[in-house]
Amino acid sequence: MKISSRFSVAVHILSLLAIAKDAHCTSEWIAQSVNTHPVVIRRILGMLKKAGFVKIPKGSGGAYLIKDLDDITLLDVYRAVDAVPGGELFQFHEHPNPACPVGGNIEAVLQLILLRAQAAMEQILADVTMEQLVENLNEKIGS
Amino acid sequence: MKISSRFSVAVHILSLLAIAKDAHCTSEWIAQSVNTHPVVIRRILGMLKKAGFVKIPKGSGGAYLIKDLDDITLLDVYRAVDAVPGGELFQFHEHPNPACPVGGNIEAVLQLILLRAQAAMEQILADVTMEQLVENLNEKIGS
DNA sequence: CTTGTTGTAACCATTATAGTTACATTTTTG
DNA sequence: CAAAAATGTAACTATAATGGTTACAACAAG
Repeated sequence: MKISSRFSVAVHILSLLAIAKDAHCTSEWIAQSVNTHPVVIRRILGMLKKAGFVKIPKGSGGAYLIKDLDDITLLDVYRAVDAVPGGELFQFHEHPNPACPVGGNIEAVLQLILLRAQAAMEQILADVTMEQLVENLNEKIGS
Repeated sequence: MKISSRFSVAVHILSLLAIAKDAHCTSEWIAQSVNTHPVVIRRILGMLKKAGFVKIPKGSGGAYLIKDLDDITLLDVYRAVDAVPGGELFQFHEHPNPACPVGGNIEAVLQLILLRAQAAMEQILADVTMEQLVENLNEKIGS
């Protein structure tokens, strides 16, 4: 299975908040850019709020950034929206037969490698900040 | 979402076939080691057959390897069982609003990075052969 | 012919996702 | 104060993928 689109939507939202700094960014307004339902946006915004990236006035609405984009890596966003439930990318078949030499040991041996693979993927995300991404985005928009 | 356990089961199966070289490895027998239903095994074995890793006599049964384990990387297995449907690890939210500067450009900018993250993960899998894994497994079993 | 096995189709339960409706709560403003 | 505009959240739906299961036709070998 694929990694939830919550992640790409969250990046979209944060980029919007950064670029439309002065707009009144309601869930309704954001939803139009993402092209989805406002409640979907509110759910994800809620996670970004819990992570301390944004603030959302309750009655008046309009989310805004409260953390420097340089201090938010893509991995932080990935984690904030729980892009992979539980954090482990690879699903194991649980309870192989412990009486079998292979069944009893394969999990430990394979796990070593899969965690390394996961770490390699996450490292790429950790190496890119939202600041850099928004910079790229601005270049692309400008051209 | 997580990557299908088909992958770890497939690795388990290939390891079994390698280590129990002389056994009559029926889906029933393999299923006992994996601790699942024989049909699940047959489904995955079918994919490994299609990939050219194993052969399966039809009436008499008992799968066996027909490819050198040194020539099968974990990535090959990963691909053989379609561990991530379609091959793209990250799910995008489709059809962002093209009229919005952010909505119209975020996908291209983000995609660059996510494909790099996916490639980094797959590279780790590509760097480990089933031969190496079975070696590790044998050490672990021996100790 | 009988037995054991594969290959497949069909169905089910479970889980996660994304979208949607509904509504209580809160803030602002007239 | 009352109306308007938001949020936060619960509940429900539809869809998809997964893993397990049953059933059965096809096939090989003793």
